[in-house]
Amino acid sequence: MGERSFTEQVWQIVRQVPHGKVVSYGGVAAIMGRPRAARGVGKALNALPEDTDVPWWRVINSRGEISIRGHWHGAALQRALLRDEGIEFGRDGRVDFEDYGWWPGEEVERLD
DNA sequence: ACAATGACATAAG
DNA sequence: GCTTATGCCATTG
Repeated sequence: MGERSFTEQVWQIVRQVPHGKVVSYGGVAAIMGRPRAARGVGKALNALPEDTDVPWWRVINSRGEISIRGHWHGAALQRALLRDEGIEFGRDGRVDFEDYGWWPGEEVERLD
């Protein structure tokens, strides 16, 4: 039963995001060939079970911010997990995609 | 099939 | 840079 649902595809993409990197909801959508389905990505991550192996905390919004509303501890947890992976937040509390952004095929370190 | 609901994105003021 | 408005689209009842 290889579920090919949109939700399963989102989880599959997010599983590929390496430790210490982040991707935006819209980024995941674009990777799937649906550049306008960012909200669907958020929905898919919201549906994850607690014991998931999907690194959901590596997905943030296009402005580099934690995008969990409602339960503040959800956002606090996400910040903590990202910090534990070595990600530094700017003074405005945002993550810089230039430093931590991930895209498929860019797992190799740039040596500029 | 329809209406409501969001862990979004972008444009406009 | 911040706030509001509008568009989008998968999922759920």
